[in-house]
Amino acid sequence: MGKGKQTKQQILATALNVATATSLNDLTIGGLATITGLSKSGLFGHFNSKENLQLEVLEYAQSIFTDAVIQPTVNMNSAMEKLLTTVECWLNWYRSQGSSCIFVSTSVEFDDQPGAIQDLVKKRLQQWLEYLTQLAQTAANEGQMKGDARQFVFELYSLYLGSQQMVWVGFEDEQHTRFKCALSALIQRYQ
Amino acid sequence: MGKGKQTKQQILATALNVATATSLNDLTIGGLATITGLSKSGLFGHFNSKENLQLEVLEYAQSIFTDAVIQPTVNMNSAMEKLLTTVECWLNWYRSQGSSCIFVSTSVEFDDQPGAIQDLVKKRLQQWLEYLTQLAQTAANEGQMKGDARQFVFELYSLYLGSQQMVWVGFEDEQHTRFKCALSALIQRYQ
DNA sequence: TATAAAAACGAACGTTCGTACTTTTTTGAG
DNA sequence: CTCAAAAAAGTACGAACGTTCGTTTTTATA
Repeated sequence: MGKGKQTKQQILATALNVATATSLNDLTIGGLATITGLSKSGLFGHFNSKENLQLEVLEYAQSIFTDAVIQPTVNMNSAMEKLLTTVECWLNWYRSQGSSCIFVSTSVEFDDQPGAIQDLVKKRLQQWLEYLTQLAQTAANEGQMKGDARQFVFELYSLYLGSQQMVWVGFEDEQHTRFKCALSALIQRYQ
Repeated sequence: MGKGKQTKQQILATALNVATATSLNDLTIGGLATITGLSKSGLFGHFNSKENLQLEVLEYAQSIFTDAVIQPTVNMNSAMEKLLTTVECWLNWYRSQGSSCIFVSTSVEFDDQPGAIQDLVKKRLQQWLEYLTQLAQTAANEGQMKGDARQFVFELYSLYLGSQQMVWVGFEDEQHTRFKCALSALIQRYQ
C-alpha cells in the first residue's frame, strides 16, 4: 500500500471516530487536519470535496460494520443461530463505537437533506433491513420461526433504535437489559 | 398582546416549521429573518442569541405538543382509554409536523453536544417517558394491564422511533400499519 | 542515484454565520 | 397629540468554513 492510501486510511479511521462522536456534518476539514497532524490543504487533497470525505467515511464505516457484524456468522448453517449472533454482534458494534451508531445518526441527520449522502445512507439502511428480513425469512423456512418476517424486522430495528435513545436518558441501562428483555419476548412471539 | 410578543409568536411558529423540516442547528437567524420579512438584527433583537432562539423554539413546540397530545385526554377517567388516545394523538402530532418530530431529531442531534439545549431536550424526553409510564402504571392499577410499566413504555417509544425511520426508507407505510400491528401485539402481551 | 510523480504545505479568497453597535421608525399610554 | 419606550433597520466586524492555487517536500521507480 503506497503512502497515499496509507495516510488516507488513517484519516478515515480518525474521521469515523470524530463523525461518530459528533456528527457527519460537524466533521470539519480543518479540525480533522489538526487531529491527524496534516495541513488543511494536504488533507483536502485526498478527497477534493467535503462531500467525498463524508461519503468515504460512510463506506469505511460500512467495511468495519461488515467485518464486525456480518462476517462472524458467514459460516453458520442455522439461520436462527445466524440471526441471534448477528443481533449480538450488532449490539457489540454499537458499543464499540462509543455507544452511538453512525448509521442511525446520519439517517436522522440527512433525512431532510437530499443529495449523494442521503442516497447512500438510505440505500445502506434498506440493504440492512433486507438482510435482516432475509435472515428471518430463512429461519422461518427452516421451521424456527413463523409470521411476517418484515414485521419482525420492523420491531427488531425499532428496539435497536429505542435502546440507544433510552440509554442516553437513563431509561435503559448500558447492558441493554430492556432491549434483551423485549427481544426475547419478540422472538417468543414469532415462534 | 403587544406588537412585540405578537411578532415573536409569529417568528417562533415559522422557526418551528423550519427547524422541523431541517434541524434545530440549521435554523439560521438570517434565513429566518428573510422568511418572516424582518431584518436580521430586528429578529435577533427578540432573542439576543441563537441559543435563546433555539430554546424558545423548543418551548414553543412543547406548548403545541401539550395542546395536541396531552390536553385531549385530560378529562378521561380510564387510564387505558387515556393511553390509547394519547398514542393516537401522538401519531397525529408527528404527521401534522410533516412526518418528523422535532423532539426526536433534536435528541439525536444534541446527544453529543452538551449545553442548555441538550439539558432541555433530555429533560423533556425524560418527562415524556415518565408521563407515559405513569399512564401505564395507572392502567395496571386499574386492572387493565399487567407487567412492568417501564418496559412497556420502552417498547412503545421504540416503536414510535422505528416507525418514523422506516417510513423514510419505505419499510413502513404512511398509515403506520406496522406500528399499529406491533402496538396491538404489545398491548395484548401486557394484559 | 536520478527524476518524474505523488503527497503535503502555506497563504489566500469568497461566503456564511452570529453578534455588536448606532440610527430610524413605530407603538401605545398619558 | 405628545413623547418616551419599544421595535425594527442598517452597517459592520470577527471567526469559521470549504476551496483554490502555486510551491515545496517526499516517495518510489527506472
